[in-house]
Amino acid sequence: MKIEFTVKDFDLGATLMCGQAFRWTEECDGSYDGVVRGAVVSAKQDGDTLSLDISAKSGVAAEETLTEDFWRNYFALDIDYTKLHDQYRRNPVLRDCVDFSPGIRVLRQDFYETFISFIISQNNNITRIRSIVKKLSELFGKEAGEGADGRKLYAFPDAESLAAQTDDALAPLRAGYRVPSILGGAKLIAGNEISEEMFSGLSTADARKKLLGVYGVGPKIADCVLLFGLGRFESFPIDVWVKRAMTELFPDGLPECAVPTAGIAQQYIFHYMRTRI
DNA sequence: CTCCAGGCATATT
DNA sequence: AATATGCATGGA
Repeated sequence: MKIEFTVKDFDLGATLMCGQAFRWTEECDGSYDGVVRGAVVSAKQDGDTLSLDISAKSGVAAEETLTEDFWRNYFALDIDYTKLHDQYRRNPVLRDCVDFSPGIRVLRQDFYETFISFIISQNNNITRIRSIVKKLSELFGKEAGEGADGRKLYAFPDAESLAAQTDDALAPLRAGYRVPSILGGAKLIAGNEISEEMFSGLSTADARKKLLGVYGVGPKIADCVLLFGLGRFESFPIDVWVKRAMTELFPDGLPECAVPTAGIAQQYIFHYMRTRI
């Protein structure tokens, strides 16, 4: 099924490749193939038109992946980024971030997948995070369809399937010391000790505390899960975000040609600025 | 070879 | 409360 959106303040490539999502790949024709909630998606931007071609295999893909509302929500197309940018520009660092890559949007991704993916991200680089998540899906996820190159794509494994695995079974991931945290996280989800619903009634501060109680989840991962997997944008006070952006990400100023890095910074900034709307 | 990558748990001060 | 260290892995 095909869906088209008219978009503004939107850069598909920057949004998908800046390090917030790990299951999209760029194809030679400029489109992007991804697996989202079990659905295989081909996305392409042509000016202000975003075209999606969704292949939702029955029994694998979530039903809602065939609705326009789902994708509007996923790509955060309901949010007025023009208005946000006006606010970002009040701060010199944020202004540079916005100007560098003004089309990045914070995606609304699946909580559980985000939770596990960012556990994998610990002391790791984006390329390898991608490869581990991909391998994890190939080994334990359901076949979801085919990508542009004809290779099979797999859904992120459900928590039950992942929780049933052993350290040895995860060895092919080459995930190193993260394996116990991955399995531990999956078991928490599978055993319903942690679920997205549990967070809905919590303040962001309490949600953060809950996440920090999980083995393998520290402040950085908790923030990423809050931001990308739980739609929270106010977990930190403003001064902390600005300080992070400036000291951790740009110790020597904004880099000239590092879209991923700028993307991360912008995500931090987005998080910080949204507390002010 | 060393250093680092979207950190964290743990021990030590 | 702050700071130091080890950790699997693979690419630069």
